[in-house]
Amino acid sequence: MSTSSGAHGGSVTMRDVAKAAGVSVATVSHVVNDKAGARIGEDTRLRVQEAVAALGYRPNALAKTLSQGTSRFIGLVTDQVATTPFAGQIIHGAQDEAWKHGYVLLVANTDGNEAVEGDAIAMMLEHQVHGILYSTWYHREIAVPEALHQTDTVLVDCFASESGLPSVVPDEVQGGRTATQELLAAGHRRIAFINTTTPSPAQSGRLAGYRSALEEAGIAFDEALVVPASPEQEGGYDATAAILASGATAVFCHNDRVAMGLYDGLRDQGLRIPDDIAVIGFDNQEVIAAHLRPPLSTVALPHYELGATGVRVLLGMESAPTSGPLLIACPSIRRESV
Amino acid sequence: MSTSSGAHGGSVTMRDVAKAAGVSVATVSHVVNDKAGARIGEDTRLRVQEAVAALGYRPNALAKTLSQGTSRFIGLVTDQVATTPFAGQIIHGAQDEAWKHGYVLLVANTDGNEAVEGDAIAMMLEHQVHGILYSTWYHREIAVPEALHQTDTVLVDCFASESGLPSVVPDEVQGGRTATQELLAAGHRRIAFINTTTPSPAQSGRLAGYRSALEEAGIAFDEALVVPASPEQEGGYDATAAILASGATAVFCHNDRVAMGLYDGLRDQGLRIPDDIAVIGFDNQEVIAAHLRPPLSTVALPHYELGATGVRVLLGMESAPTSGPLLIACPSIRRESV
DNA sequence: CTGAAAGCGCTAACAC
DNA sequence: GTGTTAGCGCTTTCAG
Repeated sequence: MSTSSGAHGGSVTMRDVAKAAGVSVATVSHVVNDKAGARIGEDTRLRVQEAVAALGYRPNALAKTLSQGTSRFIGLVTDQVATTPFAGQIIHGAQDEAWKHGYVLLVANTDGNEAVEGDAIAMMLEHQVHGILYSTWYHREIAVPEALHQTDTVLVDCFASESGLPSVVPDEVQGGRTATQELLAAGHRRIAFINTTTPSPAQSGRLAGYRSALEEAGIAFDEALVVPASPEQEGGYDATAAILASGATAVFCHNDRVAMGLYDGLRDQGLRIPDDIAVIGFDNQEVIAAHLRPPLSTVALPHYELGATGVRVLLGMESAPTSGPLLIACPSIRRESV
Repeated sequence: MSTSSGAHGGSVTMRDVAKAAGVSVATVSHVVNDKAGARIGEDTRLRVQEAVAALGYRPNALAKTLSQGTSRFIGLVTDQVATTPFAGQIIHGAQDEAWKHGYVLLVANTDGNEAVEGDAIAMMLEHQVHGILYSTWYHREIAVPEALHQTDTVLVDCFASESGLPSVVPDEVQGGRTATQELLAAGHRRIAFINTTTPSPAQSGRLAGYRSALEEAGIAFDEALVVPASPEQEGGYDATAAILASGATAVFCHNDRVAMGLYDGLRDQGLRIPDDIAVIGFDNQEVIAAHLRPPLSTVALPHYELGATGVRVLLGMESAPTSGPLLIACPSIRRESV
């Protein structure tokens, strides 16, 4: 508190440190950045470090960026990711990975509004982002915003076949297969699948996975076992009758919410899970899955990994196949409903 | 695509525009920023604007910040907010509000790790943030990280009495009162309250609100009606017997998860909601509340508003009382369980 | 009405 | 080993 330096306002610059230590700014720069080939006398180094500490010097990252010409920002623009419950993990993963490599995340939520989206991208470009991660809150195909072509961009949890942009998405097929295999492993042979009525990579992918697991197990696919439902609690509840009628001993639900609805329906019929009928979900929406009675076994959507992998791809440390999206595995989460 | 300008790399600078338009950079700066007192000839202005468009010029926000000495960044450091389901709304609110005033949010999730926290704050300071919003994922008292004193900071969803730092938190008392009033308004007189066993502003605040609503309605407080429970589904489920024994016709649950558990318990007893017993929750955790059967009436935690108000306070457009935190109202969300 | 020039805080050759 | 000197892209007096 001796000098008026420390806190706010007239922040301490490198020049101040140089003056205090009786050296030049170049020298300060060298010791502050631990420059490789910079041979600095032990005494000078110490004097500088003391001055830095004494004055509470803090480098100005913006000035550094300007002179180096290369920024350490990575942009993340999302439609709803920041808002939707579990997908916030995309941000989390991206942030952790970015930090690990010395980058800082600039986040923008657009609420799916194109104008906002344009502004967000512009703002990021003006901040010299190294590149942009463009993500959606559920896996789907998108039309790439024009502005994105002005910088490196990688699509996260979405894709755009024609664009040629690298993309990172969950492996829905493997996920569907995994869910089904869990049921198979528990001894079930007649497995129903409550699929969503909404066309999407999840709808077709999970179904494909379900079929492939069945086939692998030598079980014939039975059209009657896949029952369509709206992808919510209501859908699951309403599907109860059809499930019961199908004679299935286990059911793979398109997502955890559907499973939650089915739980209610099954319960109304006096059926017990997993004794009378086994249930597995998809998404691993914590609030729901972990606390249903009994806790729901499910397959997780790898949001954190999606975000982290996205920045790795952006930074060129990993690359997406030219043929299509980079698929991230959906791991099985075992609880007590199977 | 004519010049090698447009996209990547050698991004177009103001000098390029100046040269193209046959004017000086100063002039370009003036027209680009629509400088107030800058009287520029109509023709010159047009020439510049054309050059800007033709070259795809984009101002370098970092350089601008450097020369102006004032940044447009606001930092948001959180412990888990980015990860936890509903609290992501804090980010959302902060971001929207920041943008509205021309600021950009720098987000950092610390996972509650102090070292990471220190790094995050340092990084923000190095990026010359205008100030920092420090938030937690649930309302509580905190010890303010030393580093925060180096810049303007406002606490969001947390407070530190001794610090003197402005703070914005949900009004737990009003929330508890509101929940109770909803039940009262539906004609109930014997209302139970399943409170959490964890000491916290929520625990004491909601209880105070419950009592005040009762008093206001001329109903004596009955100790036997408040049943303690762990603040989760399990707690709610386990509280069922006590609730039934209490003879209450309605119950106010400490949070939605507890209500979810209670739903299960009540159901096991063959009771119907709200016919046999009314239930109201707290938090408004969408995934749960909106989709329980019947949909759960609850009181919302104003996360979005918390974030938005936080930046308003930081920007000096609103101010917290010196006596304590700025209280944000928790609105009633009516669904079908009352 | 427009341009020249200094300077924001820092880095990066290149001297000494 | 350490200091000098140009910039980085932009804003901002101050001349003309």
